[in-house]
Amino acid sequence: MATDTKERILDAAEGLFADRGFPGTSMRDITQGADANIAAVNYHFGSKEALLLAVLERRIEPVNQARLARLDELESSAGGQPVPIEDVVKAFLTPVFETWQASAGTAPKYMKLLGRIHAEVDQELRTKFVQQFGAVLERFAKAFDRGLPNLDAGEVRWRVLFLIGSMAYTMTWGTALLEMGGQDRRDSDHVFEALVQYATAGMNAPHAASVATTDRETR
Amino acid sequence: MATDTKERILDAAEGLFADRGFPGTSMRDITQGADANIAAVNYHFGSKEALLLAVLERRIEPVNQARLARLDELESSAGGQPVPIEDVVKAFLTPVFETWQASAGTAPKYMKLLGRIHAEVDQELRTKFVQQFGAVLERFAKAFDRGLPNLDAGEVRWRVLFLIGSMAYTMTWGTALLEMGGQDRRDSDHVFEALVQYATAGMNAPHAASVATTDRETR
DNA sequence: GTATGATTCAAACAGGCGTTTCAATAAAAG
DNA sequence: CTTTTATTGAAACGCCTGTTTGAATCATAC
Repeated sequence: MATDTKERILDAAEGLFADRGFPGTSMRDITQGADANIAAVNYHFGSKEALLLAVLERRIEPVNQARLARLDELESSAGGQPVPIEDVVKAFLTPVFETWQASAGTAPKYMKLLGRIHAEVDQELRTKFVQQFGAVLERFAKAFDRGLPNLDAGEVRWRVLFLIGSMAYTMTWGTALLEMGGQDRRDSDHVFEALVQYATAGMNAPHAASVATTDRETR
Repeated sequence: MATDTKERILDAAEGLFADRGFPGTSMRDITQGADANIAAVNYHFGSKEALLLAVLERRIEPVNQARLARLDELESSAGGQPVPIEDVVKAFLTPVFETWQASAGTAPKYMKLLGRIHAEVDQELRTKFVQQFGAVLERFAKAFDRGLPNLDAGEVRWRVLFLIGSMAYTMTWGTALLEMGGQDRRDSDHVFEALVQYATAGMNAPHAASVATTDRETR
């Protein structure tokens, strides 16, 4: 029951940060939601900002390591050959969706939060997040590079940006769309397949430069 | 010089909301950045929240109307035939990127803000935003439906979600990536082409159901 | 000119913020 | 049991929040 308070605070903060954002959530909201005293956050974590980092680290690290592990396995079993684009896309997306589905309770909240972090958070805080994420990004960008020899590195990195955008946006709003459950919303397994399909096709798209500049003077 | 204050407040608020988010920006930040008195916002707009709505409406409305106008033109000149997917994608994305490029000064800030709005903002405020946006979404979803007869409506709407995600994420972080200007970042024209290329391929991807469920038991 | 309305200004409002303090309690160690 | 350490509790800290007030200033109309 002792350090249990820490966990309760992390859970409450995760949900509240996801719903209202970081500046929009107060310490009193958090401690009240966790059945803890107002001073508990500063005692256990040091500050509100340190609490956010703790909330993120609890979940991000496993996801990123699972991503890298999957990519490692793909590359070693490919034996020097480029890994198929769809497999790289899946290696990147699967760990996130597994987390989404794993726990029916708090995980969706975390997904919303993760999506939020991509768009919110002030610069220096985001920098810490990017540093952790940056290494993963580079590994995947290089794997895409190898499988897309027609594209230069800059183009590939923009496409990775688009992929992350689709993923983050789906995390943030896909939960809401699934919950309002229109008859054709499908389950999260279907969303995963749809996103993989979409992103793989996008990654494999022909080079823009060969199509561009001619039909754009309409601007 | 009179209502000039209103414009200065809108400009300052646009930039600050984009950089720090809505709850993260204070009235004193805004009025100080606009060389106005603290009471000016409440005098001219009524409240902080009403100011945010005014900031959004100033820009969103023209963009959405440009989108619909382009789609109208495409559909009427297609004479009953489905509009090509790439053209629909361009009709959706072009107005946004034109705004991005139009004014070198404040427009990028607005792009960041627009991206932010997609991820941030509490529920009831976002509802107002979605109501304006919802009609545009439905028009475009139907245009995609006609051009993608192999896909059912649910699948298409998920893909539209992915498209919006890429766009919003690019708005939020593309500016920063372009500004840090690595040698292979290219200009915003190139980003537009790359995104069109990526999204068109994603939209045209084969139906997920035909590929799925067999190679997913790895979960 | 005076009078009327719109705008700006400095100051204060009540209330919420993150954090700190220090005594009270619980848990663990000797 | 006594002593030490970890955790909780209630209260207060100073600061910042969005908003309101009422007088001062400006522009315009008569």
